[in-house]
Amino acid sequence: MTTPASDVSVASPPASKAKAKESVTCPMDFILRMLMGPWTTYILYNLRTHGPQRFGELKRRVTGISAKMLTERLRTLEGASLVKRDYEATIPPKVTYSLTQRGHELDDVMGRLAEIGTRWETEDAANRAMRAAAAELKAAE
Amino acid sequence: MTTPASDVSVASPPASKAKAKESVTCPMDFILRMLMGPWTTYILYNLRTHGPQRFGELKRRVTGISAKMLTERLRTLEGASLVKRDYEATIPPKVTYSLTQRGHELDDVMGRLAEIGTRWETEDAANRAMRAAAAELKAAE
DNA sequence: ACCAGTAGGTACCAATTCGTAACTTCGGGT
DNA sequence: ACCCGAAGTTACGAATTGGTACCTACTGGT
Repeated sequence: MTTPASDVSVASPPASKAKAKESVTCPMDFILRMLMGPWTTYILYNLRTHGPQRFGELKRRVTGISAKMLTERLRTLEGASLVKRDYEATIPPKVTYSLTQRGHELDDVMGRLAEIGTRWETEDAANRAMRAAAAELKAAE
Repeated sequence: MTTPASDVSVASPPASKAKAKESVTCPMDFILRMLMGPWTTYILYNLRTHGPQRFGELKRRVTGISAKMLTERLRTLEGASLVKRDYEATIPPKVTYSLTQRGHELDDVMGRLAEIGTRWETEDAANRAMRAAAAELKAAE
């Protein structure tokens, strides 16, 4: 902990903001800073479920991402050793991205998050249905 | 899945960007959109480890956050039912924030992420030390 | 001859974000 | 009398972000 009187620090304050002068050093800081990036989890999830893929393939799957973003995200993930980049200098160059072993260590957490997310979603849907029904009863009285 | 030809979707593309027109509906989408917010995990972690706290207390602990950000983040977390806000209209008003049951469901994942983060950190440190030693050997030859 | 696709890099531009500063209300300390 | 703190809200402004368009080099299809 570099800042005084702070014993918690999980994500990062400026969150990829260039400043982050005294970047509080906490276990979750780095990892969340990584997963937090826009599109990041899409990409990781995709690489996990569809296996190693080429740039264009990935771009087609992660609907809506721009080449710039995808490149930038992949470079970041590569720098974090979560993704491996294989470059083949064939004439139309062929670049394949895959999860590294470290990248696969997140499978577990990702799955768990997905499970929680799904549960909440169904719970919320049930609650909404409940409230809608209640409102209808009230309106019909 | 609202967008065609997309079977993956985890975080959100514009990531809290107001657009998000066709917000791809995926289990992790909502949850990560939440945790991804700047400071968010700091706050959750803090509320978990230090229990219910008042606004000022929280602000003092989450070093560097501005009142505006803290307010905004807490409102968002409240909206997501992860945090409960207790307002007492005493003369200096007293507002206490605490994790809801739903908020506590993340404890597990947070702990796991922290564990992975810590492991990676030590691994990286070990690797750096290794490389430094190797470089020194080479320089001394 | 011309366009598409591969895997990007670069410049520009709009929008969003986040911090700072000022304001609120009320009571208590000096 | 004056300022501070509680817990914000609001306005303003500066910086970052991320999309679009255009560029690369090379080849295969029509």
